[in-house]
Amino acid sequence: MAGGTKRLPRAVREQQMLDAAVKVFSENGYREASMDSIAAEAEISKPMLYLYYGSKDELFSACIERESTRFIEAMSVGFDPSLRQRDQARTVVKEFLRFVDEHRQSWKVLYRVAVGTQTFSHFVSDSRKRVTEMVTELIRAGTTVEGARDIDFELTAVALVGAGEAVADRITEGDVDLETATDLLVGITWRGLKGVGTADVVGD
Amino acid sequence: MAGGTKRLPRAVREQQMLDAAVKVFSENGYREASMDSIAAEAEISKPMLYLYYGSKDELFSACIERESTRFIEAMSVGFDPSLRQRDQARTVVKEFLRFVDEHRQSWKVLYRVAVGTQTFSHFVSDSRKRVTEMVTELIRAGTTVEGARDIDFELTAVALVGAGEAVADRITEGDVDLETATDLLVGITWRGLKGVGTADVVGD
Amino acid sequence: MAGGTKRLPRAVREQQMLDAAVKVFSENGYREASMDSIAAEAEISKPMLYLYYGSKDELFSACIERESTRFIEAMSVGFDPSLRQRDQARTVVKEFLRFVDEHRQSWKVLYRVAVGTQTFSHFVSDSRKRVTEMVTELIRAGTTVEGARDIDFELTAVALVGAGEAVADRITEGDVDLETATDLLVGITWRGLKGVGTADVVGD
Amino acid sequence: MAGGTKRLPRAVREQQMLDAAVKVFSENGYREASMDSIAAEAEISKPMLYLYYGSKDELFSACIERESTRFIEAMSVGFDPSLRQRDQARTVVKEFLRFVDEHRQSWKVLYRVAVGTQTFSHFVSDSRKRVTEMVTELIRAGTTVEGARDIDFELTAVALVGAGEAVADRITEGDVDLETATDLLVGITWRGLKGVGTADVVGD
DNA sequence: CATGAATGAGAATTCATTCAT
DNA sequence: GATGAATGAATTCTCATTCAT
Repeated sequence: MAGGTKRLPRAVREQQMLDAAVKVFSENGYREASMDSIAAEAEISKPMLYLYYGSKDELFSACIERESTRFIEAMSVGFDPSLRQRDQARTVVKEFLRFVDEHRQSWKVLYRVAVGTQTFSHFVSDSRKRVTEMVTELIRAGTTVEGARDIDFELTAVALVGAGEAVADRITEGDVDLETATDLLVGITWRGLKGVGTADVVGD
Repeated sequence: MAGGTKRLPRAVREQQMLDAAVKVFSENGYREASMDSIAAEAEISKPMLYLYYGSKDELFSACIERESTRFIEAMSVGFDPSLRQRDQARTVVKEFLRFVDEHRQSWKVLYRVAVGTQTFSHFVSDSRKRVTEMVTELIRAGTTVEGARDIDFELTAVALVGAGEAVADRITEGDVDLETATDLLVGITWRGLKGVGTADVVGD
Repeated sequence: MAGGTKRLPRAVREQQMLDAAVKVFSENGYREASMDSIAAEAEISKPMLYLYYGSKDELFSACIERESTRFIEAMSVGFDPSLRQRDQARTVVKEFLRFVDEHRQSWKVLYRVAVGTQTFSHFVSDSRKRVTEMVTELIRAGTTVEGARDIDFELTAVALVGAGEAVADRITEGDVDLETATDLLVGITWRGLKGVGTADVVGD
Repeated sequence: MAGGTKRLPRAVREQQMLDAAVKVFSENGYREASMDSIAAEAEISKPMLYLYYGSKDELFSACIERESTRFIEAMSVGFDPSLRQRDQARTVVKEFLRFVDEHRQSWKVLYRVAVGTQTFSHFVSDSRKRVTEMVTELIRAGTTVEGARDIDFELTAVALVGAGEAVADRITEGDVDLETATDLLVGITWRGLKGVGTADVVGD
């Protein structure tokens, strides 16, 4: 029972494999990660990998699915309709950064590995598009400025999402205080909200 | 018989090959791009690639070098010390976005492909770090807010750079007006400048 | 469909591969032997070769190791300290020639192929040096002639070893009686012993 | 006229190329020597090599031919029918070793490189066979021992030739006095003559 | 259920050899 | 006559994938 070929229930095995796969994929990239190394990391045989997941593509797909589900679930914690808009934004941003901080591999495999593949990049861009749309609506709702066009809202959202991803990357790299990063991102976002459509009027 | 097997002077062939390589690398990623397909794209034989560039690594390296030189040169056009700080920022951002718009492959190969490799990612991160440092200094210089810490400046810069990259990506994807995107980015940057260190005090 | 794609235990396959490799290497030389042809000879696929031996170099290395072990073991049969010096010499020479006769490929791969490589020639020269040193000592011990210098002993040994190798080659080529060849070699050796240092005095 | 593309008479060019080829072949072996490196060594272009020699095989062939001619010519210096048999043997052996000493590349390319090829090894074995036959006749002529069979003479010659080659190798490797080596080889040869057919009767 | 054994297909790289100028 | 430019044909090596046990 200690170190042999344990016979584990399917669900446990599956997670074990995905854990290994996410680790190896996130550290090496899709192409560089070999099924051999994943099997080794999971301490099972390659045929098991194929039995459970069919192919490298499908295994990667399963990784993406699990990680993005986790991601979304983590985010949903932040949604509290009773909060004022700004507090809600802050909570979401904080949950986002906390997730990245606590699940660096998830972040990497989703936003830095999948994004670089031909087959799965659409997954990330889709998800990114959804987030951007949400942010777009947030901005639109929080802005009263006249003369703002759709594209202004959308691009602002794109920029803010990009800012968030960059800060997220910075968090995976070293010791950045979550609170500080959150304040910063929310600050920019908030100020971003106010400026839409007036970019070159506001200012000095 | 089809495309013309001419004898071209070395310099010309070199550019031809790099053109093909940048195209294929930018569309497929480093690993996914085969020397075969690059040779086919350049309408030459594989040995030529090796004769001129030695290895896939070196070919990719040459791509990166050429594209980043082009990039830097394009940027330098924007520097005009006689301009006010804000106008200068606007010019640089505009040149940046113009470059991305006109050289989508350069942008992709540098910021979306090289970044995903083990061997060349440092190239991008180094370059990104330099830009971020510049932006950090810019922000520091343009801010009078009390109580801002180093990390505040740095993270703000990181966020702004991230925003810029996201907008750049958006530009490669579809028809976004450069002027609009520039205004937006400059607007956020400018407002960003003012908010450092006061993130959660400023506001409604 | 033709030769039987059986699943063999590792140890068996290893020998099968080495058999094929030794055959192909000994017949074609190191560079001329392709992994393809070795795989074909072994009736397995190329990846097996790499799975078991990692690289062409290592495969060749394994050949050398196995064959030289066999060689040394065969030689050690001949050592019988209870025999008089000359009888011992005779036994060793006989075992040597018998080995060459019965393992022509071993002889070729060791002394005619490995010797021609940049990477493995040292292996043969080292082994040859050891044998030569042994013979040198043998000669020194068996000689009472005055005035012999170290270089005389050493060169004599070199010559005798060379004679042995030449006779060995002759044996691999055609039907030479082992007994005859042994007598001859021992005869020369024995007379060699007596002549050291007196080369141009002895004689007619 | 100092460093450019001199237009040299054919004969000079040919020698220049062969010099380079012999050097590169002798240092690297047949397969390891590339036409590129030979052309570089000869300071001419590859097409010239092909113009003059047609193919790598033919170039190597030309090397062998030139070197073996030189070898034979050097040997023939030693033949002086007016000398006593033994003095003649001594002269030949000396010339042989002197040649090897002064033309190490010739020796290597002939006896250590060509011998390792499939295509040219026969050249060496043929030449070796001729020398061996000569030595066989020498021995036969110089021996009065009863009961010696053809195979005894032949094998003795084979052994002596092998001894000679081994000593030659030793000479290419380091500082061995030619006189010493000659004495030694002649000594063994001479004593070899006396022992033919009586190998196991002679002795202690 | 589990896996050691095996491979087809393709990728990078090298080299002898040949044109077009 | 001489060469820079170019390539066809191998060769080594890797990897996702699949059976036989």
